Amino acid sequence: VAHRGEPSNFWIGVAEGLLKASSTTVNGRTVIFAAVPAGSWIGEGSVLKRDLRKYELMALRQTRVLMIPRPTFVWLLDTHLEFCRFILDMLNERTGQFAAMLELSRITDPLARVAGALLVLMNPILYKNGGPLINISQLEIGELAGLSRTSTNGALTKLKRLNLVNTGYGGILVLDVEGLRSVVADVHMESGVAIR
DNA sequence: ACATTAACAGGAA
DNA sequence: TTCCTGTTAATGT
Repeated sequence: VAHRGEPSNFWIGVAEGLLKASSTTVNGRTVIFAAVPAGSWIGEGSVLKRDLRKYELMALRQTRVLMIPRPTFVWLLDTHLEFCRFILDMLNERTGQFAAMLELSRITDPLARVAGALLVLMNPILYKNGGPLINISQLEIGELAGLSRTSTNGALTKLKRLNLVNTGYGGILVLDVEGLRSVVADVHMESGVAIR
């Protein structure tokens, strides 16, 4: 949908489908920063700053995107208070998402990382698409959780044995959101983060 | 110890 | 034919 390094002339919205925002490190490792589900917008940061795109935007499946030209975006911002409010709420929501991701990155336990990555995918997607089925490969879950595919696969197998998820070709079915939360929480307790 | 890399086979799309 | 999953052996931290 968009490449890192391009000028950001459009604000991008997802009408249908799912996008990932990612970048590649000098070592060739891919890192996914955010999943952008239908109903969400992305890229306003670069548009606002007249900056180059900071990450790759890629569709994970059949996706329809809306591209709002920069002048229109700026005009809306300058003339409509409700639009400003919408943008404010959206940025606030994203801050929360990134805080959750940062928290996850401080946890080393792979089971908790994968559980947390699935939770990050759940809250936006669950409500928009009507189902807890996430169309994403295990490789990409690993890129979101910061783990290799081998470790991701191992963690998913454990989560499956705990009856928290079901796995299938090219997708994950989340069965127990609260269960995933407690997996993340338990690790906090063990490492002493929640105590003191 | 535990995670990653590399590789392979089997199956799905 | 290409992509995804599940698994293993070797390697690295």
